Amino acid sequence: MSQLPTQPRNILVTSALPYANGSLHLGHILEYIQTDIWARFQRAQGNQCLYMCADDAHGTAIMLKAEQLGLTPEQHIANMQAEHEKDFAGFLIGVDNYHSTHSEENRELSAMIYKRLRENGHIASRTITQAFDPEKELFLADRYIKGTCPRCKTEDQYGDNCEACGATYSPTELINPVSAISGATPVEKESEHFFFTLPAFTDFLKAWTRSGTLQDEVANKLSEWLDEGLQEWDISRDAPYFGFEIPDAPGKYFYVWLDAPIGYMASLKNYCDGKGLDWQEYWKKDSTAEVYHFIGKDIVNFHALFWPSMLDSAQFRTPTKVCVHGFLTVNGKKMSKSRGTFINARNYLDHLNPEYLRYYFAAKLTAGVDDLDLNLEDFIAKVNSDLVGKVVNIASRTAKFVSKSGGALAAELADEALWNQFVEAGPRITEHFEAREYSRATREIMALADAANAWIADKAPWSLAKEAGKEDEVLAICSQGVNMFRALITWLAPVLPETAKKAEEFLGVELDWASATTPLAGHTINKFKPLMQRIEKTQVEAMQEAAKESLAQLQAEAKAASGPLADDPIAEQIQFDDFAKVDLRIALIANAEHVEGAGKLLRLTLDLGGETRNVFAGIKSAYSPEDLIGKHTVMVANLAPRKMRFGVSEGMVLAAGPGGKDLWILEPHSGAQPGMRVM
RNA sequence: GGCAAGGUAGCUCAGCUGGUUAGAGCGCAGCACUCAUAAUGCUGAGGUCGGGAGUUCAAGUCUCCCCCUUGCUACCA
Repeated sequence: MSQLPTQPRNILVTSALPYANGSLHLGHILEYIQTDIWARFQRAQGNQCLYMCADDAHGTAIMLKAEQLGLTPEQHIANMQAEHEKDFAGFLIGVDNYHSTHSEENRELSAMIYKRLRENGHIASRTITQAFDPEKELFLADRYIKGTCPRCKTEDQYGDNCEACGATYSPTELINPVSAISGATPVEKESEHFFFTLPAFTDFLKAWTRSGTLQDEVANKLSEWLDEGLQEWDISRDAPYFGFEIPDAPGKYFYVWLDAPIGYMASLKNYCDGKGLDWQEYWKKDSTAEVYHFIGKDIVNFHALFWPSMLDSAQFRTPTKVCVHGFLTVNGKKMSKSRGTFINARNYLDHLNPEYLRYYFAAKLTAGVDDLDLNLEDFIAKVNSDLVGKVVNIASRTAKFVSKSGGALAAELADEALWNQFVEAGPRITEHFEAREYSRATREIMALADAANAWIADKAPWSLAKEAGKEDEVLAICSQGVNMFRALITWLAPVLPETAKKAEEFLGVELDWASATTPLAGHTINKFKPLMQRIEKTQVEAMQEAAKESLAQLQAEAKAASGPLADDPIAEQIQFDDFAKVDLRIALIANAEHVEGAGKLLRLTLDLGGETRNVFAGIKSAYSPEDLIGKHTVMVANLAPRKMRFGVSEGMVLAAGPGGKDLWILEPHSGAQPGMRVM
């Protein structure tokens, strides 16, 4: 690390693929900013660095969500991807390609890798018993089963552990288990599943996780799994499932986590195919390229156990490093919808400059897995103080004097000792970025900014400017000021790409890492314009307000999601002619009576104003005959008569409700007469 | 419950393999400056380093116990 290769490196970086089921929030953005800074830093070193990402588009959750929205899964994930890409652009995340796991490339690669695993004897199959929703005809993962905790009797507990008492159990032990999707009581059902034989890779993983590919604390965490003994990994799901069907196994689909990491490859393949490049250069067994995955600590096992094992079996190289970060908290609390600390990417972008957050995260990011807190007051103070008050201010307070003397920078440095502080800091800053210790890099940069400001205050060029014959001295001081600013903004360019661009216009030169501490001498700069505005407290408040609103909206949607519409979505669209075929008429309930021997039926005599009909209606549990006699209602008058056990039913009355006592027949407003057509 | 990471000034964080009176930035108080986007500089007040016990000549730094926060716990993605 301290010794940078002389040859340009060939680097592939990825961020974890966001799930195509919801909007991005600031927790996602933390990772993309971390990745993007590193990728931009690498490019600034003259290395080739591709940044790949994609939407993770498969799984039961997406299938159900699409159904809820009345969309096909394909439509739903296309909408989400468009939104995600917009947010990426908003935060200046410079991905080279943004793809989807629901793509042809990924289908091919997943099938290919699966077949290689199978050829190598790393796929096993056996029959397992699983909870099944008989109404939805769907196998239920633990999280889709809820019931009463067998230990503490708390109701409405999901899956296999109780949030109230922490007990763990099998979902089948829940008291009164119901499907969280349909409300039906799950039944046990057998099904054949495919497994990846993870235990075969135990020795490989023990070595791999300790070979410098992971942070120590991450390797420690994984040794927990390794020491306990790995289990085979269930990689198949039964239809209905939104994903890729497993080769030679109709009705079986790859579990989303099998094809998700392959999505990294698929995105690269998609990119390379479009450019006439070979994606295998990065992934083949003897590749000399470097591969870095940036992920959150919650998905370590998928990336550092399952994924390298799959790659190893399928004859691909394994990642150079898996870089794990902690979670984002807001004002010291974890981002939670119920606590109102949840901030969507869009909420932020609607009110604040993305570079503020990029800087704030950079100032706090380390190579460790500690959680990172977005303290909004600290955020305002830090960004305003560091960026506007310190860094940008150096240019702002010295540029004018250079412009006054013609705009050309002095040939000589005013203070070589101070400049040397910058020269010496350069390699340290470079190392810190390379090691993902952005907070250290930022501290170094700000310490230099402090030194620069103190020096300028000490030299007081504005006083000298009032003295005759001191013009050269003033120019020398302020030229060094501009040069110091140039070095600082070059180092901050991976963090602040837009400001760096503006600084290039001001300096009249492209920022270049390698020559950041080679002073520009005699070079003419342009007029200084403000590069960055301070954060106003009102902007942050507006963002918080917006976050609350989108949260309320989300909750309203969730509520709607459990209502009648969600349980029974609106049927397929029809044309007017289709509707017109149904002849609805107002009817007077002339008589209603119990039917001997029938459990649910009432016999209704309906008067259509000249014609009467005999109709059997299954509403006995909700109405007694005397409630109905003399009332008006609506009936389907042209329904084909149906022979029933107790006679012929000549139509049907309209009623709503789930059934049982909860059933309500329709009644027209007063004035409607029997026989009138309902349109 | 088990395992992992963390708990250092009002806030956000540094403190390497244990070693003089525990550091920075912000905030706060006072002073100075007025070139700069009310920016900058100097000075100062603020901490029994989560609690307790132990090892050591010496502990924020090592060991043990306890408390608190967060994460993981394999069919949630």
